Amino acid sequence: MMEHAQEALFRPVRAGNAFEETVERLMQSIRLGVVAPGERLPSERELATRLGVSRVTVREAIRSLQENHYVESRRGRYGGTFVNEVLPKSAPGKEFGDLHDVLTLRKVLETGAAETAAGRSLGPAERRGLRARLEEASTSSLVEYRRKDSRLHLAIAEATGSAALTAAVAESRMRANELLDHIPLLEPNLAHSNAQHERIIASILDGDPATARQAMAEHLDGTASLLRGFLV
Amino acid sequence: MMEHAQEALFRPVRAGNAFEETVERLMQSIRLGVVAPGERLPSERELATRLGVSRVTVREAIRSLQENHYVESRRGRYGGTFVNEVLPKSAPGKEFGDLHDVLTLRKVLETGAAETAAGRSLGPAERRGLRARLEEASTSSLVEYRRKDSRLHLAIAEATGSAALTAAVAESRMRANELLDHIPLLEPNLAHSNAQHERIIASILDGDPATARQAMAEHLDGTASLLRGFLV
DNA sequence: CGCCAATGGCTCGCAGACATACCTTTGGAG
DNA sequence: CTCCAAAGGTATGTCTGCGAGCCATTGGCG
Repeated sequence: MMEHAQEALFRPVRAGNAFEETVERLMQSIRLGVVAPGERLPSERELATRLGVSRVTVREAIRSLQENHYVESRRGRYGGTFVNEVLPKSAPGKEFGDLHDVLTLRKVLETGAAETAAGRSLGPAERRGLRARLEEASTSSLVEYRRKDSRLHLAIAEATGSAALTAAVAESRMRANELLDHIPLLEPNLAHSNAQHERIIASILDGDPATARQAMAEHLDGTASLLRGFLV
Repeated sequence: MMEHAQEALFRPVRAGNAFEETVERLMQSIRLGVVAPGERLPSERELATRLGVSRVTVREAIRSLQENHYVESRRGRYGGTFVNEVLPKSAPGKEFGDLHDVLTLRKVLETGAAETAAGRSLGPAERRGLRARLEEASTSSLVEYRRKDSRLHLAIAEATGSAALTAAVAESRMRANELLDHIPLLEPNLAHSNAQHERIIASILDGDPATARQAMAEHLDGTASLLRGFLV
């Protein structure tokens, strides 16, 4: 029997209980900026359906987010659960043991996504979306940057047309952000990042897969070495 | 709110119930050749611990595999659950709707894995392992080929040193194999495949990331176009 | 030959999650 | 001004899955 591949195949079948996984997902949608501050989450009933979980569980998860001041709920028609304008700082993080793991997977997924997106013929809506995210990120303030950055990277993943790849990128990005939250974000880094973003998006819109991949690789290597420097 | 990224983030939190997911994992370990025919699965108690699931659930999953003639169990010390020498043909498959999805993610993950593996300095054990899997695949019979092929590709993923990447490759490969089981496997394809394997492994062992990536890409494109041809 | 460790086989009670139904609040439409 | 659709809030009975313990079987070791 292959001894090592077992570790991958016989890993736990579920990361946590339904409640924890639901909290995690809602958290991700907020932290990655998919639902921005001030905006409304889908209704409890809709979330229950889409997440494949009972409404009770969704409500418990939302209550947990309320208690941590991520969201507030309002009743009545046109009510709902809204993301707070001011979000709490992320809890002091977990282990850094899987730093290599996280960064390796992230690089593989995101360089692959950039290359794939550049190799497709994108529709006008997709092209507009990419440009809009780029604009958002480049004009973002320091505090919003991580969220806008994630939105841009997610948009690139979406442009591959593969839902599975998008999901994998979201997951990987969330794990990377947990680490990134522990290192300072500086103006010069941000400016550099924006320049790289522009090059990535330009290559994708130009349909130049090789350049897109390389630009994304350089972009990721930047934050990777920042991380390695701060966390070692 | 980003409308499309929601589809990734608000997807179902769990693919199925604990039983189904456990069956899926055990199936994978057999179909991907991680536990070969004649070999023994880990004990029920060990599987329960590693899969993070109760022993009752593990037993139900194993019983399901027994009823489908994948495994047989023997009691007593030095007993256990053993993979049958003759495995049933896979059940007639599901939908091909996500063909693009599967192939896109597979290509991203596996070309990335090959490149990453080639960029690392591998230990003697890893190098031996890769050569052994290559040899196994190249001398394999038609009926065993898919399993040996998967073992080789998994070994490449393992050589990246990232457990998360290995797990992702295993998952993606399983999905791809479900599709591949519906198209014929021909001698010429097999010979061609073996030649490509040799080039991939050689580049990895030589520490040539660019060539490793390109060789893997060509290899995957081969089966991808086969698939697209047969399934459209 | 007898012991015993490790395996599969089995049962029962509890906690988590679910489906369903109903209640309460709210603000726009008619 | 009234109605009502859509949202959050609440309650209940059911079922899945889990933990824990015990039984039955087997083959090597002393």
